[in-house]
Amino acid sequence: MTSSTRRGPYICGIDAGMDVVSGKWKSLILWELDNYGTRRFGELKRGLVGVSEKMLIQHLREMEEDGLVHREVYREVPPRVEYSLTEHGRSLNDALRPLGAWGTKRIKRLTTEKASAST
Amino acid sequence: MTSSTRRGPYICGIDAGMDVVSGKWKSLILWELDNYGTRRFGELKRGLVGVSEKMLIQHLREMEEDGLVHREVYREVPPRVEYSLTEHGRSLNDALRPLGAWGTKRIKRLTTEKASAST
DNA sequence: CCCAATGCTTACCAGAAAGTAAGTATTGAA
DNA sequence: TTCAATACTTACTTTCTGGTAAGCATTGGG
Repeated sequence: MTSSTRRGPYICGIDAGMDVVSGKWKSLILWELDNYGTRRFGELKRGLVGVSEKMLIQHLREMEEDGLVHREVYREVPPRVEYSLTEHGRSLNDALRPLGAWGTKRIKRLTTEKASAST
Repeated sequence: MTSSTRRGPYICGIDAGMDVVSGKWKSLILWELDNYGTRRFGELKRGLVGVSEKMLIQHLREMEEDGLVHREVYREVPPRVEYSLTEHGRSLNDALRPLGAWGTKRIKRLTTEKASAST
């Protein structure tokens, strides 16, 4: 059994939204796939600096199960597997954009505070 | 020392945004405070069914430290403490709205699938 | 015959997050 | 003198998450 996460019952929309994005690398995978359109496993691995193969595949599988990611296997040797976002994945990425913008502002704020604190 | 969470360095805005919201009850606290404007500790506890006092206060403290929540103490007996959102907290809540809407759609989708699966 | 290349899979472990339950402080009222 | 009411604290335990490192399968090339 791979799926361990909950997928409901949810008490509200944010709860449900947060559930599919919670996982250390998920939002980054989302961003990477949205940005490049299609990425091979190895490309994702190299793109997400620090991710382990175990977590990468685990997150990809969960996101596939959640209908966010499409997995295309090419029967070649060595094997080739390409990942891309589904329509749901793309819309989720859109929904995360305001949070990303908020976070960017927060980073700026923190930087400013740190700068003025060390004066 | 209460603060254990990371607060950076962040690799992007979503990363920073997710950081302040990650915590089982944080988005719900945000929603509750935004909805009521001001809530006492006990009111929050009763509003968030299932939360323990330990987690509630821990989350509130972290959110206060992150500048999302304002804590007002009234020196009465028995004590009264009121929590409310700061400007940053309110803007974060706004930023989370699209994710909440996405989640609501997802819940509907899941419900529909489940319904048609059991036919 | 062995290795490279790729995409996994598995077992094991450490640290973090969250749950449980009991205790603290204050003071007015019974 | 004891209790109720409120907002926490604290110690301990359990559960979850993610990291490490090694192994597996396929097949063309040296």
